[in-house]
Amino acid sequence: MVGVASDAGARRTRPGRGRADKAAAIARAACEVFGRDGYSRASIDAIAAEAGVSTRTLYNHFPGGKAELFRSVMRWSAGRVRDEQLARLRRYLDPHRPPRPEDLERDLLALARAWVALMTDFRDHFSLVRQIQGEAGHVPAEVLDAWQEAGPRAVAREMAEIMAALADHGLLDVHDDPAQAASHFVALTAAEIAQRSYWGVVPLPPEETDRITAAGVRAFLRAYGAAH
Amino acid sequence: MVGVASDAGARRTRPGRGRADKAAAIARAACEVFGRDGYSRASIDAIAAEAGVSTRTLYNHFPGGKAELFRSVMRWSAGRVRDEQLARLRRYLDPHRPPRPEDLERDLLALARAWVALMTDFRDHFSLVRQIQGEAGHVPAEVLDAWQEAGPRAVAREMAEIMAALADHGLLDVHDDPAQAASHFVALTAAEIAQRSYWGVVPLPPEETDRITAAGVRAFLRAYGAAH
DNA sequence: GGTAAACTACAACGCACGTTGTAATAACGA
DNA sequence: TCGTTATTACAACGTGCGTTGTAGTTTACC
Repeated sequence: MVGVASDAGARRTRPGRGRADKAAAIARAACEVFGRDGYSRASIDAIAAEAGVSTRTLYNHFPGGKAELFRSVMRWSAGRVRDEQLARLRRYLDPHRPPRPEDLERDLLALARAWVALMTDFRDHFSLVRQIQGEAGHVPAEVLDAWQEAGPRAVAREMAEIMAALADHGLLDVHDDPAQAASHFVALTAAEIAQRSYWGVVPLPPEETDRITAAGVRAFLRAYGAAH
Repeated sequence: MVGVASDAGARRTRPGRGRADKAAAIARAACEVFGRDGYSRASIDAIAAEAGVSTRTLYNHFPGGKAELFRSVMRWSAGRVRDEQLARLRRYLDPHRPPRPEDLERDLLALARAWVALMTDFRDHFSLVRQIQGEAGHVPAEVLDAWQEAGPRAVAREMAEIMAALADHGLLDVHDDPAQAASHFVALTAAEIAQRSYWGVVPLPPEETDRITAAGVRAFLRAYGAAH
């Protein structure tokens, strides 16, 4: 169970010559290796090899060593995915242009599908999230809080605003708690998939994710659809 | 392979003299240390010290070493908590004696509260679950599947049966999918708490968990309450 | 009290890994 | 072309840890 199968010659394309290129390559590689193996099992050598740099260069770019590298990668990955999450949110549910009532379910379903697709599109990130949850007791509380604030909470706030907007337009009844409605939307559409697929590591059959997502959206609309 | 006696005779001071006592003490200690530190960071010395035995005794009881110990503890802890989960399920929603309609929300709320209380009552187990999710890529697939089958899936099946029974008695409308209804019940009442509290590691204020749980039950009843 | 099993302390081996220093080499700007 | 900087290969150190062997001690039981 302990074996790490990634062979060492796995340097893909050479990072460019600039400093920034190396730093980005290291961050991407660290995200992948930390996500796959976890903090303790991930070795600096494996990360450097995956990034195509020497271990010495890695230490030159991240003088704090392994611990600081992990924290940097947490911030880097959280920001990247948060931006993409916010983009998808606004693409499918623009708070300034609410859908027609007969299109609400269609748009919510599209959003839910785009949401669960994130787990495969950013597999490395969500693997890292999984590892962060296991590592929570060993990460300083303020680092953990900063990560939540820069990632999950920012997304939750935006989604709550959209729920409130939909309620203002009479499309939903959020029962005076748009944040709770947003949380329930994510729980109904993504929680089961995340749990059963280990956050995208063991992908479910597409028809299964479609079924679960659609059932989640229908349940959400029964719970939060506007009374008529 | 050495099994772990499933008796619950927990000696609180020192492990007793019998073989079974030692094995149980080691399993309990391993559950705690693996859950706190994760597989890689957890050391055999720390587990042995926590159990109050020598490392040599640990290896005598678990000849497979660290990897086999982890797998044994997965099975042991999953079975223990599954039994408690099933007990609470039946205590609050006996499928043979459905509640009166006016008591349904009260009973569902009591069940939901008992459900989230599991996370603090069995903190070590759920910490271990968190670590298993991070370790999923390094645990043989059949071990992972056996664990799911002995724990989460067994509970999900039982809850689905209860949902079906409530539907048969006209208390719920499960929309032809009692398993999905059960999954949604858990998602609505426990998912947000599990995520925000890191599976019980960083406990939320009690009033916050109460609020979330109650809102989840109300949303569930709006989505799955019998039409009237 | 005696015997067998269980248990403990202790040492030792080997390996993997984080980290640092150093000297040589390649890239880039003036 | 020269000098500066980034990068590399390589060695080395220390440490922590999984695992095993051994010899002595305790416990259980007849």
